[in-house]
Amino acid sequence: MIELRHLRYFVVLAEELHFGHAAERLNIAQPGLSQQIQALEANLGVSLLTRSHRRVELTHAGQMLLEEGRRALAQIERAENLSRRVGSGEIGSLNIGSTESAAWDLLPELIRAYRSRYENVSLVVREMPTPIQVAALKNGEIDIGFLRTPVNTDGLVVRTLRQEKTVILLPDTHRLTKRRSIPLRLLAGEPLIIHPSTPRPSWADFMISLCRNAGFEPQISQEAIKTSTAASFVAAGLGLTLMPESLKGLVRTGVVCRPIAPPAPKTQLLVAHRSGGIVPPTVAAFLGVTQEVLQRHRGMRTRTNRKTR
Amino acid sequence: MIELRHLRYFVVLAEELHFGHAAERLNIAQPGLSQQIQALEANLGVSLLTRSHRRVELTHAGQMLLEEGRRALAQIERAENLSRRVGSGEIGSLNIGSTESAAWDLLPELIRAYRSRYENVSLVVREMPTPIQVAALKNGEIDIGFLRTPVNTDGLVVRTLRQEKTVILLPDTHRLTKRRSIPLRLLAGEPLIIHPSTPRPSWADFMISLCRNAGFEPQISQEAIKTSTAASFVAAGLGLTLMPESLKGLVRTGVVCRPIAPPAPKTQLLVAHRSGGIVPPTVAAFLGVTQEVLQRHRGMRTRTNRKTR
DNA sequence: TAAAAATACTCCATAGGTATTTTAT
DNA sequence: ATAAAATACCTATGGAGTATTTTTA
Repeated sequence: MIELRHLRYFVVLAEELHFGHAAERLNIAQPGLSQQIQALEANLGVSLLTRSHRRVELTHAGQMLLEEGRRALAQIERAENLSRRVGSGEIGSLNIGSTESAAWDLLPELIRAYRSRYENVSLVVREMPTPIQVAALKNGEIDIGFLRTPVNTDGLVVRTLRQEKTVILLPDTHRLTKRRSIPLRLLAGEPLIIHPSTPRPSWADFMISLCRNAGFEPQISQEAIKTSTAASFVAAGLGLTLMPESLKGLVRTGVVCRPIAPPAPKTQLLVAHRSGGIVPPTVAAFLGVTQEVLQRHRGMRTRTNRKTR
Repeated sequence: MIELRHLRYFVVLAEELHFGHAAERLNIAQPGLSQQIQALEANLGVSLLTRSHRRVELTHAGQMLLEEGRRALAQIERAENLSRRVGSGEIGSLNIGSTESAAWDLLPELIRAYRSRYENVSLVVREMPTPIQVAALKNGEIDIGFLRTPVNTDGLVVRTLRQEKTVILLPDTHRLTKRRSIPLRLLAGEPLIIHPSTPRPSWADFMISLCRNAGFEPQISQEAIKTSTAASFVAAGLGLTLMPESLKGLVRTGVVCRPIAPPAPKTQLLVAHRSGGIVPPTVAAFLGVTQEVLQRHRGMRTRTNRKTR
């Protein structure tokens, strides 16, 4: 059976046209080279070189093998390199799912940081609600999900990126805007704008459970798929809504944002990927970058806090 | 160092996704396969498979190696095949030189026979005088030459294809046409049409030496490069000329052909190739075909002779 | 005679075998 | 408990080394 060793030796010999010199370049002794080339010729059933003891020359078959063998060696090298690079996460593909809230402020920065280091990974980001992401993660549609509690994390590896308060969004004409912070129970009887409640568990479930914990049954006035739509509905006076604090950036005119009176309910922004089996290298690399960016953020926040204290 | 064995094993394993079955297909025991795959992974520094003890799956790197590795193996096979086919003369190239006389009747048949068997050899035939062919053979311009004595065969391997009589071509108005055969000495004083005399030795030299042997100095009237031109000159009454018997097919109106009275001088049609080094497979194959065709001819002639006797 | 490849012979690295253990279901 | 891969260990093929011979210019 022909082996790469034979080809490697033959190519060098064809370049040197001298068994001694070629053997030297290959860091082996000359007789070994002679034997391996003979074995190659026997395998092919073809004479590759004319040995005139003063001059080694390639036969036509040898010229052909040199040409095609070089290509084969190059292809082997290509296979090695690509595998290694895929293995290291340098190349590959990565499908990311993200909730509206994560896509708003954190994800762009993460993607920028990742892209700058892994420019050969084909990256696709799709915005999808948390429960859809869970299904997409499980069926391989996405590799990484940015999602928000509440979520069923069975079969997923999850890491908390950030914990934030839930805030109340209300029309600027609302009587409660006079308060700096609003206890949840005061929302009893107020019309609430929620997201569709399927699939579960969703942000809608979270809002409803918060109200129930505060002692009243929420009165649902409207459903809105996107948080920005919900904000518009609030501006239109159709009701109030709750959202994670980090989304207050999309608050528009006619809408005000008030914290919930302590103890303010918290929500968590999570990053998740499939558990079981090995972590694909592109995923591992992305998580690494996420980690770094987060630590940079923490450092900055700490420093800022110190200053303002 | 990665070897073809590793790739071959890996490809089969990737197809079977089961060490035991793959080992069976490879005609080795399972532990050996485990080791070789581990060695491959160590070489690449990459995990290629997830071994869950119930299910073997390819990692992304493994998928890449499967794809590219298959290509590499195919390229190796291609290199092997092409080399073997070049080695056997099945493919390659062949440049043939031929004198006008050989090109006239023998070569077309040879080429037809060769082409039918070796259809993937690129064949180029060039008509050139004997001494030019000798030079062309030596510098590699042509691989096989069909030439005619007299010729200096140093550094060439030569085989006689046919021995034939030299005949006299003369205008049909010539007084000597009354004879059935003409002794050479009767050409004393007649104007002779010859080929250019360089490079030597040439057919011109042969004609001149024949005359001198017959006891007279030839009187050269005209030089003609091609034998057919010489025939035209004869028709025009510019003189006589000598040519190999096999060329009498190109005798035209106004020209008659007479044998030289015994002992008729002979000329040989030869096939030649370079000596030293190995014989390129295409050359060997062509010579083989030549041999066969010649033997078929001999057989036919013998049979014909028997009948007519 | 000298330079270079082939041959003879030896050694040991390792591919691959058998037996066994580990691991996950 | 079972199936499957990994591990341990052993054997033997053959790759590669040293020494020598053969070959031809």
